[in-house]
Amino acid sequence: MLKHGILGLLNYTAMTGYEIKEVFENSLNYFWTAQTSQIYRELQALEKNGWAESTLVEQTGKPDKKVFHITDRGKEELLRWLAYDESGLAMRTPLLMKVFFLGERSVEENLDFFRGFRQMIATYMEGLQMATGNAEFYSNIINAGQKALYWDMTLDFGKRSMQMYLDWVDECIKKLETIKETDISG
Amino acid sequence: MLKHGILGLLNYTAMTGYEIKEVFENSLNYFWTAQTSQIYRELQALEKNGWAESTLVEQTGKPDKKVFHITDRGKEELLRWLAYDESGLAMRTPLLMKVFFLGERSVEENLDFFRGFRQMIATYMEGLQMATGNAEFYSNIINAGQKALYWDMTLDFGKRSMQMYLDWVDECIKKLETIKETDISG
DNA sequence: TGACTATATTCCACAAGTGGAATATACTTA
DNA sequence: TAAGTATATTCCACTTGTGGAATATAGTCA
Repeated sequence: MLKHGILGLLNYTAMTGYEIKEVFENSLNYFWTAQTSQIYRELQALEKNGWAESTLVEQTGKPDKKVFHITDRGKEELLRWLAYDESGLAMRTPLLMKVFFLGERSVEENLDFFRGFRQMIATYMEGLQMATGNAEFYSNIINAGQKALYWDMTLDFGKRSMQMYLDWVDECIKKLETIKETDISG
Repeated sequence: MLKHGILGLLNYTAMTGYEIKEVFENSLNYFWTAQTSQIYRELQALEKNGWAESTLVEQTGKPDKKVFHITDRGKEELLRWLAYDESGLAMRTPLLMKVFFLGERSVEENLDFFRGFRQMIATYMEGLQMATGNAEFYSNIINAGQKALYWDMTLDFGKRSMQMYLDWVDECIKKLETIKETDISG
């Protein structure tokens, strides 16, 4: 998955591992995270597969850098990957795994859990606002064409997601507060 | 993550790997998937950590089975895991990784992509209906107590998720159809 | 009787991702 | 001049998950 994400980025323009890491952090990062080591490893794999090639560029004042560019075979692979969906809805939501078992703890403790989570969503939403800004910025640099449309779709998804999370958490908190009151009066 | 999910199930009642696999398939499966081999491997790890123990039970007409039960140390670990959230919102949405790069393909092709995806959501929603039935069923068997409340929360999350997906996909399709029309007239 | 299904577990090669350390250059700032 | 920051890459041990094969028993259905 990450391999193809990187391939997609290289298809926009040639980049170093370091730059890819940065682009990740302010665009794809809110639906996919990646460690630096993982990015460099995937770049090696890309080269091994013949999907990308690198050229060493000497720099003054900075360490040498390896600029990766996509090959024709890489472009083919990118299109093949885009063509059909193998992953489907297979989502992993670590949060829900925890919620499923919260019955083992007190209502008070779980209220804290959800309140802390609510705060996290708020922080996340700020990041999304930034990503929106970045998308507009990039679409002016790269010859964006249709790209901007699809970038917007992912951002729209992010916003709807966060709103849904927020509504859900508020409902959970409401339910727990109701129970707490009943416990005191009963 | 899976390790603790299994631990949580064992905390309800002693189970075999086979049973865990089944419970997974009709309750946790819509926010976490797991291969059979993975479940058995995690059970071994649980035993190695001293969080669970197994007893071999002979059966007539069926192969012997290994029944796993949680230990005191396992219960401690479960509560520790529930106590603080290390995962946060770190979500991975393979679908979005693809959407982000759809600009490389034609609007027609992408319309197919989204329409196929829309169909998948519908199928998924049926599964959720079943999970709702299962939750009610289990809450009558196990002494459910507070548990049912949190199970409901995860189901509610699933429903809200699916509705959000559906709204989003419809919006995406609408956008693409608008572009298609513009292309023909222009 | 043969095929299929359900029960029940194990093993293996592999891919993917985590987390952190290590190395190196050069600019900035106190 | 020492410390901190930004640039840039590599390596390693480890965990997690995939996908599929292999093994074994017994009931059902045609």
